Amino acid sequence: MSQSPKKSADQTVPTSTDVARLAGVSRATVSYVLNNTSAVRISEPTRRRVRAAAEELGYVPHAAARSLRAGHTRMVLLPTAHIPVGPLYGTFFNELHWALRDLDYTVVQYGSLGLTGDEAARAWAELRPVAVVSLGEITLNPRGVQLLKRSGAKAVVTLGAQRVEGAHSLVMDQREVGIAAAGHLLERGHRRIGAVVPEEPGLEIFSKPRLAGLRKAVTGTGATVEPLAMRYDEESAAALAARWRDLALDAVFAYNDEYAQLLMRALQDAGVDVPGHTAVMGADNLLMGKLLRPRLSTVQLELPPGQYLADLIDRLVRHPSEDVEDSGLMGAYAVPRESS
Amino acid sequence: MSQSPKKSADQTVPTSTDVARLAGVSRATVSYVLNNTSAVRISEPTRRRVRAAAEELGYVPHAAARSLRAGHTRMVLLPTAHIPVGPLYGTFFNELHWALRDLDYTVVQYGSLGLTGDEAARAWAELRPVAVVSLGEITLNPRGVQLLKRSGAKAVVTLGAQRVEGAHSLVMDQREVGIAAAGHLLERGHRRIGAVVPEEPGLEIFSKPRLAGLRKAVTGTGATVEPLAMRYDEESAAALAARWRDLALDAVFAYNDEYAQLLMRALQDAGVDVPGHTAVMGADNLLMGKLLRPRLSTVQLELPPGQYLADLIDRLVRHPSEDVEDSGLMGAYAVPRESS
DNA sequence: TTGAAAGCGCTACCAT
DNA sequence: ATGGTAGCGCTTTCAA
Repeated sequence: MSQSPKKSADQTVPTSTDVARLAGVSRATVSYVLNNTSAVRISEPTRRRVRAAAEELGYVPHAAARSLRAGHTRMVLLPTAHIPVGPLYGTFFNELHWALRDLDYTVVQYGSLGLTGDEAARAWAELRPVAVVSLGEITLNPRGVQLLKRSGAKAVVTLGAQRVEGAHSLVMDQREVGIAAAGHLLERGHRRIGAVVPEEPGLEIFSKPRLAGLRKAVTGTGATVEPLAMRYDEESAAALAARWRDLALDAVFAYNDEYAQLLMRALQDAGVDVPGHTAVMGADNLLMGKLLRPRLSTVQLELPPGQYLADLIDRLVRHPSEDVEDSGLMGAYAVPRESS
Repeated sequence: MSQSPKKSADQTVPTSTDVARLAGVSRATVSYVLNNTSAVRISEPTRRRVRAAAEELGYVPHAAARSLRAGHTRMVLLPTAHIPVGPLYGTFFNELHWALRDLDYTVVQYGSLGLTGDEAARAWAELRPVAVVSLGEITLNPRGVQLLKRSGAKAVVTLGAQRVEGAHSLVMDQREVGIAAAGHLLERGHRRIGAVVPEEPGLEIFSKPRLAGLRKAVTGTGATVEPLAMRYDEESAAALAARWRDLALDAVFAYNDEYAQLLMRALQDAGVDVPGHTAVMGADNLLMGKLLRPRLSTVQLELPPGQYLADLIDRLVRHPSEDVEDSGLMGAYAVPRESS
């Protein structure tokens, strides 16, 4: 063990009372000094004494006590169930973090693995966040939104496939991905389109709307869409590739670039020519796609800048009654390369 | 705007006092009922009345008030600066989450983007977490550890390359990765080994020790290690590949599988035979590596099970004085495939 | 310029 | 079986 137990005798956490005592002032003065309260003038020597005392004791204010007194927090809660993967969401997340921090909010990610919508909403409400940004992994229902608002959340924003009653919903409709993919494949003359649907749990919220978009774009064109269950492993891909000729497809939208790479390799190993026999299309436009041979056609997604969302949240927090328009915010367009 | 402003007239958050009033009991009784306090017997009819009142008001207890009263929290803080990428860390994270939740801890990820070690430690301490698990992205120094412990953190655990004084350090020495890679490459007879060092910020904490491990393993063998700066984009990889013959290397450890894929493609496009002219080795054993041609040799990392860490934290929380051995916990071994 | 004190919401001790 | 109440740490009004 690397800790030396010699100093840890004073196991008591220093409070502003301790600082006040050491500095020889009242708790009020301590609060004034450490918060730079401008409405009150404190002499410079006193300020120094207080700061020195705080420093010496290693005083850190108690956030819970502070927000209890204040009646509200500056916490923006970002519930996460699955860690979002990929540079797209990563970048968006980071941008949002920075922007919110600039606006003086405390950003907290709260793991909500395996909670139902109601349990999750309750757990979040206990923390009394001033805003909640749900990325659509968790099913936040109208009742949950109501609960959060009643618990003091000024802004409840959902980013996801569907609008949620009561919340401010930024609709990032993953169907756009399917629509963009279908548009491209149809344009290239493909008619029997397969659609990979990952079997891994947690991906339905992406895969289902992507498939739905594909179907929607295809209606009335005479083309067909065939869902193809597949896991993200070689065996599953090989099994799918083995029955490829029976499927009689001339194109496949592989859910995303990673599944596309996996399937394309399996198809090639099974002697299926890409794109001669079957076109393959991914999504997310990972760098990887350009490195494959043939180069992978994909769908590029565009998320709103994190700054935009941060500003929206800030506006909602300050003027909760304000009418802010919901809007469809995710763009998706095909990036044709060699595989289709 | 999708919210109807009709019901939001009562903007007041219900407290246990409101529940008590509605149920016609005291706040104490409300507390007893809602917390199932076993030390006190409450009649069944009363319980029902209280629960009904809580339900009707949409009462949610105030976590801050509760922990203020209790004098401690059950919060485990996981600071995050960069979102950890890759399935390895993702799985580890999820496991840890589940295990801690099972032990009745509240897991909170706290974004600490761009904070210095001292600022970060202070910000964390304000939340009075009972435990802090730093994944080594942030430089937590001994002073910070001290601050956290003084603020009531029973367990401060760091997972990273180096031990931190005062904290319980699980050393996950990334040098092992370099050592494993070098071992394999030397065994195959390579002598002039390149080492890709990503130029992207935030990766130094991995890349530096990996390089150091490579160097360490090579000392005394007569082989040499040549650092090669590279960004994760095609231009940078192509530029590196263009001067490949001048470098006169017979092997390269490419930091990880993704950089390896990128570089290998660039080398092939530049007419460099892999592995004939130059062996390429990645790390992290992504599925992708098996799909490349030649199949990518890599280094497999092994992290401790999340359950292990959760149990460790729980033990430290309950018996802070307990002597728990620090231990090197990351395993790394070469997975030879065709590219080397 | 500084201090005394109320009170945020909650739980747990002590009465009744 | 239930209620009264002190007090966790903090900020802020009001008084001095």
